[in-house]
Amino acid sequence: MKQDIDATDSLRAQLSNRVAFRLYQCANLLNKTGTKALERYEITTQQWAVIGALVRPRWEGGIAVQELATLLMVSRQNLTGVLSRMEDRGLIERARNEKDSRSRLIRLTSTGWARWNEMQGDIADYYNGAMRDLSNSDLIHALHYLDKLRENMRLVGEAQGE
Amino acid sequence: MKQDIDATDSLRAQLSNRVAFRLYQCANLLNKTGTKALERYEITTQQWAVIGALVRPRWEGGIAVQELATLLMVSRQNLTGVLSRMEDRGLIERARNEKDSRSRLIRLTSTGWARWNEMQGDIADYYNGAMRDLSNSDLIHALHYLDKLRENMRLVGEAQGE
DNA sequence: AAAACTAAGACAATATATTGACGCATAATC
DNA sequence: GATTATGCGTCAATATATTGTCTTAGTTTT
Repeated sequence: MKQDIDATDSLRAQLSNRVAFRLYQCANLLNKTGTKALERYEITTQQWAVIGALVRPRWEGGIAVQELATLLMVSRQNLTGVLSRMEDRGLIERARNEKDSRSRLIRLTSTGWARWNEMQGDIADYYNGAMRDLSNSDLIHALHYLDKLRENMRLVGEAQGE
Repeated sequence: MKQDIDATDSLRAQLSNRVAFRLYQCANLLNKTGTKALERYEITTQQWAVIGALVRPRWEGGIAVQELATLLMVSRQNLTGVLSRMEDRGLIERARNEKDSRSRLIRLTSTGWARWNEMQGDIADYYNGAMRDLSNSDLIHALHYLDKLRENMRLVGEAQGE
């Protein structure tokens, strides 16, 4: 029955469209409200993401530029600009990699660490606001769906890259 | 017991952080892969979002700039630039609002409609890739969480605006 | 009618974001 | 040792994104 198939396809298309549009709206809001929440520290959402990666125990010794770009899902050229701005302001440093001196290891400076610690209160407040009515269980479920979307889009991106 | 409270707070903070970071990654990927998927039509993710709003029956008669900016969750100044680029390429038009001639009604042109129809195949392919392993039920759940996050961040943004 | 408000465009400054191309230093391989 | 590949920085062009300020032209209120 063709009508049933069309109706099913149509529902699927509508759902997909709504999910994509919500994601788009959330992305815009995250950038806007996140940057505003840390306005006092003159840290943008992107810089926040960079610092958030660098404080992880795994990367405390430094992370290569290409690796960081892959983690954040942005281009190397874009990240270079963000890093330069952060380096100018003393938040990060580009250290030589002993194992491969072509590579630079991006690391938080002590100033960067201090800034990170200062921001914790406002970050906690922001999260409390943004995830106000979601239980831990809700967050775990949301995380699961976002993980799937991320992995799928990553694969789409890889396929496009050829 | 203070230790229990700390452990609970720590879990919550970790979950919040992971959700926010996934959202950030998904946002970057959506922009990158979405724009690439519609590369042939020279339509960016933002322009896609604009057209996607304008084709809705509700807005077929046109939508005011401020209203569109609120819907897309971007600033008016930013949207003006996007709209100008789209107007230059004949995709949209700015019509005078009869009820209030200060306001302009943004509408798709016939060229814009034609472009929209051309893109449908690639949009469907993109959605099939990005939401590959998610059932309709999954999409409905994901939508629910994204709705909550959007509404919460919108409220955070309103509070920040004062 | 005059004053206050509002919608939109325009412009500036800044920070992201993409791609593509080039150069330089180093690493790996033949 | 010569070639090839890699990691990063840089430059250019373009499209987003923010805020703030100014102007113009209407609308609303007083």
